[in-house]
Amino acid sequence: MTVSLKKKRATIRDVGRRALVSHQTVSRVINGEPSIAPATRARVERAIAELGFHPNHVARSLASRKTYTVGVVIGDVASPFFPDVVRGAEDVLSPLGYSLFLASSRRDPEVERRNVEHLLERCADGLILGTPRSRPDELAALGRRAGVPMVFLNRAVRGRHVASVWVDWRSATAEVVGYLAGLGHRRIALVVPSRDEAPFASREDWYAQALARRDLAPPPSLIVRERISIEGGHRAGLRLLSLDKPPTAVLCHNDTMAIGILQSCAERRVRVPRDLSIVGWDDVLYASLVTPPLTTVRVPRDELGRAAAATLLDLMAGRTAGEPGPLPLQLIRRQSCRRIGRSLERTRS
Amino acid sequence: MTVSLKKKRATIRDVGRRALVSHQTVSRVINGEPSIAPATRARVERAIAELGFHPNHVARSLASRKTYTVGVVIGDVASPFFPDVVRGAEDVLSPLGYSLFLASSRRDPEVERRNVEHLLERCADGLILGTPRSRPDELAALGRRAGVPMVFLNRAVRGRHVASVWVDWRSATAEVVGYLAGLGHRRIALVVPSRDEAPFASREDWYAQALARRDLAPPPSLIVRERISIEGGHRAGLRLLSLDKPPTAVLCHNDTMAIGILQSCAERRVRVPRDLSIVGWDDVLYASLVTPPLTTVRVPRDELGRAAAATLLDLMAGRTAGEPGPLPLQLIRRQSCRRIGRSLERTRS
DNA sequence: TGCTAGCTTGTGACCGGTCACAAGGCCTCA
DNA sequence: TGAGGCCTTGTGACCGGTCACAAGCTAGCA
Repeated sequence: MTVSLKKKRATIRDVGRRALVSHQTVSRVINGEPSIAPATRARVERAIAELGFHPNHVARSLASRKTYTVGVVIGDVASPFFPDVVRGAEDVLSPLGYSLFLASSRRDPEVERRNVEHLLERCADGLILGTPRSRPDELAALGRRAGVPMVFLNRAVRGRHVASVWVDWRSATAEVVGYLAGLGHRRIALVVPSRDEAPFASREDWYAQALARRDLAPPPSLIVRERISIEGGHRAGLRLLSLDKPPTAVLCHNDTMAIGILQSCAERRVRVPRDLSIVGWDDVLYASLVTPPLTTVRVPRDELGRAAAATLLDLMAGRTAGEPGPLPLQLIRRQSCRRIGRSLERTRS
Repeated sequence: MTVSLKKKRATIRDVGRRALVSHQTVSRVINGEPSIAPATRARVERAIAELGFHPNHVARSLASRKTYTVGVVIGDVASPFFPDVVRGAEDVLSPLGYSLFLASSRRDPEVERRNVEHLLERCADGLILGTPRSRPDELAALGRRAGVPMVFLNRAVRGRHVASVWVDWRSATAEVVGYLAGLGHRRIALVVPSRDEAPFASREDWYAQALARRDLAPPPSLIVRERISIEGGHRAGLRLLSLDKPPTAVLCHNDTMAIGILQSCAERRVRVPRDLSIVGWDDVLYASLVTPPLTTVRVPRDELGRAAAATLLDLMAGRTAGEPGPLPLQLIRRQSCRRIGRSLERTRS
């Protein structure tokens, strides 16, 4: 059984008729324009209440060419990372009347591109793009053609109507390496996403630079690429632990992978942090919940979302965005790292 | 410096002019209507490509009175629960061309209501409401007035154009109680949200019923109300552990609170599961990551989102929704529960 | 008294699609 | 030869707001 259910709602003309004014006057009242006689305003407001009138946002958008909508494209709604970013963005945007269109790309560049086009067709006023897999400049071109500004998360792009918001990956990487070196570690491994998952990551460079500065240039075997997942981390861990000279410390792309490594250690009876120090990245909720609690780098995700929103707001207002500097990260020392022990030091020979 | 950036995009009339056809023919082509001469279609498609034309979704929405938009109101985007539900819903909806408007209510009934009204003004075709704090029938009334169907998550509402999707809380509660009783537990506590956070919860009744069926009617002191958070769980745990006759098992509203209890146990040197068995709820990611891994009840969140979306689709199509039965839950036995020990049994006297 | 200014309100086009309907061309069949 | 039908295309109103501009009214001032 199908039932038609679209009732027609009252329009400004209906309200106008009832209040004996023109539709334009009604429009003025709902937009809070000052130049309305108090008596008129009262009449209109009564009519609005009586009819249960609510302005039609779609019509308004069409006429005013402004939708008060921001599109957000992220890899996965249900990751432990993005929702916080979205929340931050929403905190800034929603009090200003903006709504968020959410699209997740399942980490697929093709889907990502379609999502962007889709959001553009829907006339989003601006887009926030969470670390896309596609080439950022390609997406930026789409936005530019449509005249819609975009803000990228942790991606290098520039140009008119495009900006990006950064997290200070470089300094934090240096800090972590310094921290581990200070604990006596010499063989510090790096676990990063496989190329197709993070085609533009420069984390590796910074890691290499930081190590080079201390004459700790890493053998290639200490850099492992894996999928971004617990299982990926697990595989990476097994690989590292099977090395002739296993590392004494690992720096992970993120906490999720770090937890995979933790699991591989448990399997192989490698004690953390006694036999292996592990540093995660992001400081997601569960980083502090596992055993041992993960030493990690806190990424201010809410803040990242807020910064992205603020930057986008600038761009949308036609201001050339004062791109904020990279957001500072913070090394959170918990219990997955430790000064290197004698026995381990020996194997370094 | 402000730069105007709104370029005007090509419209169907522009395309029509270029292809020497009327705008209506262009409209037919972009909608894939069959009754178009191949030659005409080709001409139009070429014009579309040359002009880089993309249809304006807003205009289309206004004219067709259909926005292909579903509003989703949830308590918190960044909770470990809702994002999975959203993903499930998106999986169903997005291939059909729907976009999701996301609004989080910060668990505030007032915000919730405003969000709903806002989404209604934006002419969402339907709404999915994540376990609202406000009275569901009040929200339902808003939807009904606007002629927009709604699906509630885990809330009892009914009526035309309103449905809800359930998770089989009752059976699962009975199962958990049975499981714990089977392990010899007699003093089984319940930790639930404070009234203002979950004003309609009937979990408590089912718990009481399940216990009553086994002559294990709980003393009131074993039912603790607290905020839904790790800290809330922590407080609840401390309170339970300070009792003259502390429980030997606890059933928690969700994993988050269970983890708080776990922490309170660590503080008080109460060993889990030896001294206290704990059952969580939801089976969020970190439930399996803590020590000991939490025995919990798996709530199929993706599935819940998909079911909500499917039901909403029915409603939007004007079909009276075949409300799916409650989704089955699954008790996941990990390591936070254990057969009651002698010493504990004795204190039961 | 007449002119200008300011305040308030109204008129009709417009945003970019869809919808209902009409109409031209061609074929079939009586 | 003409009526009817199918296929294809065009016309103009319409969705419900906003925008630019005009116009009525009252007050102020020379």
